[in-house]
Amino acid sequence: MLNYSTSEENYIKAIFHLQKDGIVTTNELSAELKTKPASVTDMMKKLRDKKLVHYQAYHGFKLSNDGKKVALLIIRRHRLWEFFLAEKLKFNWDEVHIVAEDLEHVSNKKLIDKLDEFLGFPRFDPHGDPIPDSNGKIETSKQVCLTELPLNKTSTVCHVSDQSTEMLELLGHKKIGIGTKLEVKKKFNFDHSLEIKIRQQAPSNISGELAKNIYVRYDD
Amino acid sequence: MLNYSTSEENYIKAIFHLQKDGIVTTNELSAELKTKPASVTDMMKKLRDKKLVHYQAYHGFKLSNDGKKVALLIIRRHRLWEFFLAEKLKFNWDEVHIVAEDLEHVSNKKLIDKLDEFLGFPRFDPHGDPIPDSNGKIETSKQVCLTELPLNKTSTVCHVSDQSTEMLELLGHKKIGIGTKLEVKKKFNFDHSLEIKIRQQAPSNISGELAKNIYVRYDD
DNA sequence: GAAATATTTTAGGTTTGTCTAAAAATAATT
DNA sequence: AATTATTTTTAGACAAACCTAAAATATTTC
Repeated sequence: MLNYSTSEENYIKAIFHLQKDGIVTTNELSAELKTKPASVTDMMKKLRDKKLVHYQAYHGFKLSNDGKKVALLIIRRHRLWEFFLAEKLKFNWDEVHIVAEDLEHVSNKKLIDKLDEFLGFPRFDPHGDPIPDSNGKIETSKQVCLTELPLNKTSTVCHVSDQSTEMLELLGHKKIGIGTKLEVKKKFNFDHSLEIKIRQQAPSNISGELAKNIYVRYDD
Repeated sequence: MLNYSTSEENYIKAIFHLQKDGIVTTNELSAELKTKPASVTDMMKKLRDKKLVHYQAYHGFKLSNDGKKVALLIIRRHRLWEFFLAEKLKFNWDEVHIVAEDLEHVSNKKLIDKLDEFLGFPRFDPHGDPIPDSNGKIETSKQVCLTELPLNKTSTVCHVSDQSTEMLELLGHKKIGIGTKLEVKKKFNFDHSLEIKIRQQAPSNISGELAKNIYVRYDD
């Protein structure tokens, strides 16, 4: 895999995030990256010459297959560093993004693969987004709020949106953490509380307030 | 502390390494950085305007006090990452430098201070070079080979140059590692073996072969 | 479907960091 | 001390990545 400049990588990543299977426009991308539309046009010509985007003047652009591969590698680096910062260096989960924006551009494959191993091959970053593996393969299942999980569907906790000590204390007491497998057994409309089941534990109850802050992913 | 570009940082660091209390010349620096002398002149004007070097045309340059502070911060980042790579990611000690060359330019103070804490405030990098603290203060004592250590001088092991499993096995058996405090009691000219003393242990003997690979620093 | 509006591209300029080739200053040699 | 050699600086150019202002194309509206 070739090497790209920090700027090129930022453009590729931004296109990836913007293209929800449609086409990305010059203004969208310039807004996302806080550059002027003219700069976007310049870069698109360059990325088109490198065969990373499909681009025709005045008709927007989208990543080529090669471009997507590059994007997934950058996202892999970003999310692994985010995990490292939160898990090992004890950054708050809302501080990690900005630091990872810089670290993600250090593109040494061995570094990233060894970091991955050191972290225990985590599958989700601190925001609950999936981390691509070393081949660029990424988990596609969507995360949902615990309040929206259908009954009796096994799922895995991937993110908690409030990280206050009070919240963490409560989660600790209920033995719920990132990676915990659980399913919802009953929903009570009166107070929106839930009855949940964690395997090898007795069923327990969770307030609607707490459930709102817990995000899970369906197990396969 | 202001922010400097990767290029500026590389120049500052290179000057720091070249100026063993003398003056650095244009050709020396261009050789070190693999750029042309003309590029060095350009950058020296820029660093002079930023008051990081003292520079007069045709008469070489050296870092100002501010320049030295910046250099020590960069070296701090470099050596902490080297330590991380060797200690946590299990890179060989001779592979860490090249990767740290990239990581050192991510200049987020909180990141580096938290990394330092995570690593347990290490004082030396895997090459045995001292790591400046968060104020830029650096250990000045020079490392010497165990074979050159004067008798009865207390010292601390800071580096082993051979990291083969055989070597590490032997060191483990003799209870010698980075940070071990020891002194040399006798030197035998016949086979260059040494008698050493580690506090709270019985005196033991070390072959000349082994001693050649152990580096120590005088205790204050 | 023509006019008005919005979007995108082109043309040309700036900064950073590099280069080459020529000129200037310093150092070495006879 | 004058000439030669070396080192350093200047002058001008280039690529990357950005910019502004004007021109070209698309889209919307009446």
